[in-house]
Amino acid sequence: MCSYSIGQVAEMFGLPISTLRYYDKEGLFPELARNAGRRQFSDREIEALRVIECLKASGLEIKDIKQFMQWCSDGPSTYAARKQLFEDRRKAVEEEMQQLRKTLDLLNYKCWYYETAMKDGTEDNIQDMLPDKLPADIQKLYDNSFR
Amino acid sequence: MCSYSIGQVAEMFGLPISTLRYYDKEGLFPELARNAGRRQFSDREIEALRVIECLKASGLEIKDIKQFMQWCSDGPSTYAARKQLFEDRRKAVEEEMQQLRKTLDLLNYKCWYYETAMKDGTEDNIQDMLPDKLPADIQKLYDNSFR
DNA sequence: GTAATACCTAAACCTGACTTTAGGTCAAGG
DNA sequence: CCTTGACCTAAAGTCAGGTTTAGGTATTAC
Repeated sequence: MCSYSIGQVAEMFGLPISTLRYYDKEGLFPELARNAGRRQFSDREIEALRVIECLKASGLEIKDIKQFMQWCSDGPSTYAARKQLFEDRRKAVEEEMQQLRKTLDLLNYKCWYYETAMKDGTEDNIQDMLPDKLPADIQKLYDNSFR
Repeated sequence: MCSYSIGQVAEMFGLPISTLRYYDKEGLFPELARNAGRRQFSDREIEALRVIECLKASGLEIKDIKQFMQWCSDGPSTYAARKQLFEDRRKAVEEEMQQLRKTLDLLNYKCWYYETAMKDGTEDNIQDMLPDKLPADIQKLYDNSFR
């Protein structure tokens, strides 16, 4: 079994040491060992950090990640709760990706818009254009960004 | 030309009135009109708000959205800067989506993990399993979440 | 006339997620 | 010995993006 100092872990994950201490203080490593006061990160905490980064990227708050880590310490009786958490996160991320696709459509429309404005030297032509006169693919981008 | 009260706009966008006032205070509506002290939102501000929500969703900060809105008031000389902004945002959103795909892979792996743990009544079987003994599609989810 | 609505401002407050500061321990190297 | 480096704590500070509060105006409904 190998163990890592806080500095090594910070290095591995590209995180400031202060962030790891903050996570620990917030209860994200409920079983973290110490040696003469120094934190000893084990493979358990390395995997925990991977999950922490994933849950954070999914939009979960620290206090809810703490709850999950507590469940992990509580044993098999919490499997169902943990599974539900990941399913909820999956749903949240799928919705976020759907939102980003709409965002991307409007961004692409605006890229086209300013490219055209630069060619024309003015945006007035586009502004005055009826929507159905736009190129079909461009029109689609703009419309998609509404729904 | 139609105009809307702050309450109507809040309704249209599902935003609190306080948020619209905050955006105004932060300079996001540089040409917003007033009537007897009341804000009069025009079609220009409605479209601005759509763009604000898009830029926010792309991860842009309020102060940078303010800069963009200022460019819009500054006329054709800022077309190139505005185009560059949208291209940068497009890149940022594409990277964010790539990140979310990795996040989703780990979430899916964890869903499978706990489903299996619940069937088995323990996670020990999975823990002890060498990675290459996992079902190929599951193994892939886990691996993808690293790269 | 007065009460309810819808609006207004400035300023204080809040939240989450960190980061910084100030002061201390401990082991190794010169 | 003493200094350097890596670690430690508690507490205060920071920052974005709002929200809430307190007090005021103007229009409409009864």
